[in-house]
Amino acid sequence: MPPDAATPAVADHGEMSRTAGGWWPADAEELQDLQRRLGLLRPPPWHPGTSPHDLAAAAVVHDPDEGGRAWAGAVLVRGRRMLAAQAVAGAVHGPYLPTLRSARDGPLLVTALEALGRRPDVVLLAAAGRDHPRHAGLALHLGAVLGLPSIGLTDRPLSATGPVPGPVRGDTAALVLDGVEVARRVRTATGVRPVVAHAAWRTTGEVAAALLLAGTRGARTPWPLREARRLAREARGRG
DNA sequence: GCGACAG
DNA sequence: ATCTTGTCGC
Repeated sequence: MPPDAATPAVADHGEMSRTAGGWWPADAEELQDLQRRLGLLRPPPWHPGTSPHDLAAAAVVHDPDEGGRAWAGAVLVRGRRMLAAQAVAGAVHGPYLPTLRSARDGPLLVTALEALGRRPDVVLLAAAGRDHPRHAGLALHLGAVLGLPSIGLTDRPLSATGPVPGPVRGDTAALVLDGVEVARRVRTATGVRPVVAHAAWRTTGEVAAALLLAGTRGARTPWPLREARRLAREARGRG
């Protein structure tokens, strides 16, 4: 990605300053503090324009039998077109800890996204955004560090609560945390279990839901994310 | 008893 | 995440 990827745009949107652990502190206390500060930022909202936007999706898979190795796949798409695809291998440090996933997967996801060579308009990750105890899940964290609008997708909410949407593709229902909408349950296909579209860096639940539906025709989850995950698994298979 | 805070 | 088992649709 561009040179400024190393100088996160977070700094432009508040009193953010990097901690001793950088943007991906390994120390839990330090990461929690960073999450609290990220969660308070209110960067200008981004909306996909009428012109076609480039979306990047990235996913990471881990070594089945521990080992600390991991692989990440990333794709850059515009509409139904695939513009770029990359897979990278790397080492992962700590174990997975609920609410602290960014410490483990953030750096490798950034590496994969930067390998695409071009900056997208928005980033999609299988992760939570503002639906997080400290309002800064991995999707928001990564978007802030990269200075790119981001959205997240998960099977279920992390901390937010709300009703189930109607049964038809396109039906949505707000998920609220601390009185504000942080995500939306979205029926991406008629008759299937809804997914959760997460507002993250510079995005709303509405935008997250719209982008998710746009990348989802027939399947329950958006094809760019499935493709990114496939690339990561493929790379793992090669060693 | 297990999980109930993403993967 | 990954694995297993169960269900559903083509």
